[in-house]
Amino acid sequence: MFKALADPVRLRLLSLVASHAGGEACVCDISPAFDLSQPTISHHLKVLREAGLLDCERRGTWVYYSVIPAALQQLSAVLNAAESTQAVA
Amino acid sequence: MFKALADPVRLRLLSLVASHAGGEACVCDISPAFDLSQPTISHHLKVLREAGLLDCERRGTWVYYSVIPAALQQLSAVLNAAESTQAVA
DNA sequence: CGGCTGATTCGACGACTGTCAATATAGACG
DNA sequence: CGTCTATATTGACAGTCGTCGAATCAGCCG
Repeated sequence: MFKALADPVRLRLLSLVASHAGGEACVCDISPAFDLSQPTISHHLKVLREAGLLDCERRGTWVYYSVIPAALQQLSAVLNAAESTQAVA
Repeated sequence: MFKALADPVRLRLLSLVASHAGGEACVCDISPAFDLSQPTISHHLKVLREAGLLDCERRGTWVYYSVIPAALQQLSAVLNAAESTQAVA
């Protein structure tokens, strides 16, 4: 998961999907925000999906992506664990 | 920062330092936990340090590393922000 | 059915990254 | 000062990753 968030494009992609109205966004909606070819965006979305951070659903011609809240919670939990572990110092 | 955490070795390194007694650990303490050469460990520690996740202090011959809690909090905050943004859905 | 739009997959290429061996630096100690 | 231990830096090399153009797939509509 951290690896999936390692790329700035993917981090922004996740943020865009998360902040999009309805909690979901189709590729054509977020693609224009980047100076990248559409296949590249699709590739990054696939990485995020395979990391378990995004979910996708086909609706007609468009594909809508949405974030998986549990994944974010899991990451946050790991960080908090590391933080509290050494807080005893 | 996410990029620094993207490598499994570095994530484990951070975890080891965080969980070490006193909140700090010297290289010789955590090196044996990996099947990697000493320069490689040193390299990863440098990456974590330059990402602002670790702090280091020389004490005699040894160098002690410790985590920077604020960095972990910052990461956690980003994740929580992304999570709550789309929770309105 | 045939063409059209939106999205994914494939193949290739340059750039970056993790790893190591060899070397260098910092401090302790005789 | 010389040596020894602990750590960092350098240079090189293989493997991975991000990017693109081209081709392919999926569903709509005339």
